[in-house]
Amino acid sequence: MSSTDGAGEQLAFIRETVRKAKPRAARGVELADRLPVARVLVDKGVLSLDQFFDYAVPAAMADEARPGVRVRVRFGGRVGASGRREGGALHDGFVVERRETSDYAGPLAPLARVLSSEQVLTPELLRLCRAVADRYAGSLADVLQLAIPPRHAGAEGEPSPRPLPPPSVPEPGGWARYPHGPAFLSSLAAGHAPRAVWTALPGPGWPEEIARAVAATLASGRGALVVLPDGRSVARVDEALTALLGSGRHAVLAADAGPQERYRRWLAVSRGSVQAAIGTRAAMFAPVRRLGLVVVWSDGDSSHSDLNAPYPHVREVALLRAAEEGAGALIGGVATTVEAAQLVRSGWARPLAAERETVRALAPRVRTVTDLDQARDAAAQAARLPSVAWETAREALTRGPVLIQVPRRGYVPSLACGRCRTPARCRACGGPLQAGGADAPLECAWCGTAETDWHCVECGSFKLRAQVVGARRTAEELGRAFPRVPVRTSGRESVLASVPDAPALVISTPGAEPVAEGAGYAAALLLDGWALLGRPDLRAGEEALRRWLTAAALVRPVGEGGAVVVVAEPTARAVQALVRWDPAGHAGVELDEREQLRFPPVSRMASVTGSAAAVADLLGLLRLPEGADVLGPVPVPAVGGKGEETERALIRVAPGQGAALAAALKAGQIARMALRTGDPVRIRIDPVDIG
DNA sequence: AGCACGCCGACT
DNA sequence: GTCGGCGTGCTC
Repeated sequence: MSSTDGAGEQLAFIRETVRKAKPRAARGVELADRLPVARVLVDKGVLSLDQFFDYAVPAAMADEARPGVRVRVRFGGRVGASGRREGGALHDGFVVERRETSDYAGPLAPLARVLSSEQVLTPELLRLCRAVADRYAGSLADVLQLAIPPRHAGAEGEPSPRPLPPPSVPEPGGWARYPHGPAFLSSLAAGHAPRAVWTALPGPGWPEEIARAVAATLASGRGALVVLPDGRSVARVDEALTALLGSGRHAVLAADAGPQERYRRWLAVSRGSVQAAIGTRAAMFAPVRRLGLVVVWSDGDSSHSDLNAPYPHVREVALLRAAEEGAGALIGGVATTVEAAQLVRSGWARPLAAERETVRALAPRVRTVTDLDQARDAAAQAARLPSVAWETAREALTRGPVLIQVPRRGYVPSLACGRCRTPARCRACGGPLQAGGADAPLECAWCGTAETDWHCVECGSFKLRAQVVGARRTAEELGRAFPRVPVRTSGRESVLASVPDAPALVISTPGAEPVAEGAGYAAALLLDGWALLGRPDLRAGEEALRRWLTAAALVRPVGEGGAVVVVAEPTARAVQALVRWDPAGHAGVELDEREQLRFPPVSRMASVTGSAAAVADLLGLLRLPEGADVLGPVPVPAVGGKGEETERALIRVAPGQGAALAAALKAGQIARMALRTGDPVRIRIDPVDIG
């Protein structure tokens, strides 16, 4: 050991001792005399080192720089030749903690500014965001960006209203239709944290039931959070809550309010001025005080998956919150997801479902037909409807509106063999063929190769058919088939909230079905079911059933003449589950199958996507937990559409090792970034499009 | 990510 | 001898 090293160590030791005794800031700043160190989360996204930095608290900010406030700090500057700190760009950050000392051996830069004295990052919110970041192999800064809306100074200036006293315990209302419903409510009202998977009865009662669960929770002096998949369902629960509790006890956190109004409402929740929050997926992080219940409606809806890194899912965040904050949980909808079924099977939640006979009385009558059963009637043929569907619609139109669900919007369909329905694929690359235009040859949607001589690879037929006919064309054709009936359409571009209780054809894509005022639809036709079921996706059956049940739940009960016709293969499991109206049973069987195949949610999966070299590089770096499987990598169509060769590998671990998998992926990602080798890799926990 | 420090080639 | 290549590592 050289003498220089010894001296260096000694110097470091002395500096350390000085540090612990009293933190020292860059020259010329007078420090706060109590807790002069602020631990700060610097909001610099791709600063992949997901860690806190210590700053000195100037005396002038001693009171304001409380934990949870937004601050501005200099970051990344250099110590120049003069020994003075210079440069360093200003960044936003949050004070996470005030401390007496710092672990950092070096002069601390002072906080540049306290932006606001609002303590937006509460300890519970920080813990939640940390847990979400860990679960999804993401950074805390990314999650905070999803969790805390942008600041609007104007909103902070106004005081939030005084909180109203807790409401009285609500009557069970519609919950009386469920054997354990009243007990669930009274458990909430008594301050407990019951956890339930809810199989909601068909019909319009669910918003009010959610409102009663919220009211029961508020009655216990705690707060509640409800997350719904879209603005229309938020509006319905808002209405039900207002009817039950008046206004002033809940805030609606939906995207349609402007940013300032959104922040104002968020602050009202954060300050404890209102006890309940409802909204779409961003509301999953709402900082409700003393959370007693978290509700997720229709957890199978794909809009519960966040679109921003690290792509948290509302249901998973809700489960984390229930666990961390000791809250009850109500997860469910008209359909049941495999994940929800697993919560029941594992004993984490209890089923909240009605008796069979209640279900049978409230559900419509469901019949299946195959579309080989074509109608004789000329008008029915023009509408491409099987005769049973045609007859059902014709009869029901004398009594009220008829809902017609078509699986995808758009006019130009993809193509399949007219005889056996094998999808028409490009001979060059396997991509889907599409009609190039009026009288133009077929061409590939991926590579553009023209196909002039198509025949089916399975059966040799030369006949093509439109695999999916969109809402608009269906509307035109049905309009001709039922000449004197009004036709309305509801789809992605223009979604109707409701239709009047009068004869009309209502053509809708899944998820956009209007509610029929009054008793509900007289009938629903669910068309092109084979196209929904034929998707090469692990969730095809579950997803088809969820869409059908959601539409069919808007139809009158069988006793009031409600009828549903689904055009699909009658032996398919999802079709039979619809006929029996047994979503929980279907989810249970799907879960058995996933168990055997070790597919999610019976395992935890992650996908790793990028160039072949980058994926191989990351896979080589990973220190995966014991027993992890790596599936692939295999080529996948490039995301950007350009020719870059993209590959994807799936990594699968046992359910208990999800945290270890996420940690390994994050470590690997950070290592690659530090080495700066090659191009980026996208990591996704719980990838959606597997299978 | 920026941005500075550092250790090797062509120019005055 | 010096200017500058961008490879590597740190940022409180």
